[in-house]
Amino acid sequence: MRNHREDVVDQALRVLDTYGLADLTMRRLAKELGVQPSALYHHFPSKQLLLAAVADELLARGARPQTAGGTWEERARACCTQLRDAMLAYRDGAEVVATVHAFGLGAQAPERALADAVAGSGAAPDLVRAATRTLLHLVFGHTLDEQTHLQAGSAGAIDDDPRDRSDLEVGVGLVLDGIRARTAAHRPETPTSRTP
Amino acid sequence: MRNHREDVVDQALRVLDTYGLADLTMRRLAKELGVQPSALYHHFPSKQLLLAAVADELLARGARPQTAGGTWEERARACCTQLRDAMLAYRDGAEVVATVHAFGLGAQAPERALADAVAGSGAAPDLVRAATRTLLHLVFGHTLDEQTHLQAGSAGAIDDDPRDRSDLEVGVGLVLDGIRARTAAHRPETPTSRTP
DNA sequence: ACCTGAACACCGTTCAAGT
DNA sequence: ACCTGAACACCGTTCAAGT
Repeated sequence: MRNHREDVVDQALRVLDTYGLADLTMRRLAKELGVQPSALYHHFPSKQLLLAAVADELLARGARPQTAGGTWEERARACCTQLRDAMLAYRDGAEVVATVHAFGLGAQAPERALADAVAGSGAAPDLVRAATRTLLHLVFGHTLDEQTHLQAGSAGAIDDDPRDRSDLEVGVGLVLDGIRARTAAHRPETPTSRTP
Repeated sequence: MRNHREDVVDQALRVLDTYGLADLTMRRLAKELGVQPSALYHHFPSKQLLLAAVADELLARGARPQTAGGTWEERARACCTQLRDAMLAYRDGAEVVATVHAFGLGAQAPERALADAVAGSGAAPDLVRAATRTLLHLVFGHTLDEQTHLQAGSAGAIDDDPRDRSDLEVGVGLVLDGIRARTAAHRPETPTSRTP
């Protein structure tokens, strides 16, 4: 049974969603593909890089056509919501994306989309960069929390208070307010950027 | 050689800082303690919970005496900086803390300290809670990035732009601005809080 | 190009038994 | 209270060889 790179990623996503990240092992994935574990190394040089491809595919599947209209705040919010929804759509999705991100791999596309939206504020490039990373961390962190508690809740034991989407929305709102306040203070009317 | 719980955590921190999180295994730690791997299960029911104790100890060691003075913003900033510094003080420190946090364990103390500082803004309890989590995610995420790139840089290959502390400071500033803007809009003079 | 078979050097965890 | 010894059921990765 000859597999292509895409088949491997596709099956990995299926294993992830069905059995969770802990069971997404090279050996398990190979078995599910009807192949020897060593065969996977023909497609990916390491599990780490396979996981990066899985994370990218997971995010790509959650991507909806860019809404070009609206204010920059609305577009930034839409990016964050879409990112969150994409991660929540798969079991342990947030953990996979966060892990890959921690390795310094993948997830370039969402960052670019978010950066574009934030750039619409007219803030200076340095502020755009810092704000984009802030929003990204916020979405990752909150969604990780939310998914952990969702899954822990469905598994059984939790006495902690639950996490819901409003926490993320409030957090994003705070950052957007912050950006607006800063850009308003520095250049009240000019829509183009300037480096100090 | 009879060990206590604290000896185990202490040695785990040493192994972590010397060899990294990937080499902090139960077997490796046991060997370093001159003990069989199974002996560790007398002190901790699982590696997960051992790691939680390691994360807590790591953060506790980085804790400096609370600076009571200053504005709430200064205290919040101090909390974030201290948290970052504590994680950066140990190899893979941010990854350990983030991993433990993702399991829904540990790191209660820093969250409380931060929540206290944010509460000083006079914001409503719901906003304080959301803002505290936002700041926490921000510090975790940024420090993870920073440490990954620091260590990748010292290891060799990186063509990416480096992460420095200013990104975190800007991010925290944005959130604090957002809090101030919101509380100012809702109650310009009153220092006490109110639930809607 | 894609895969097999076999091996290497590891994991976390359990459990009866020892002192 | 703290630990040993032995086992169970796994890991990721490499590499010569096959089609």
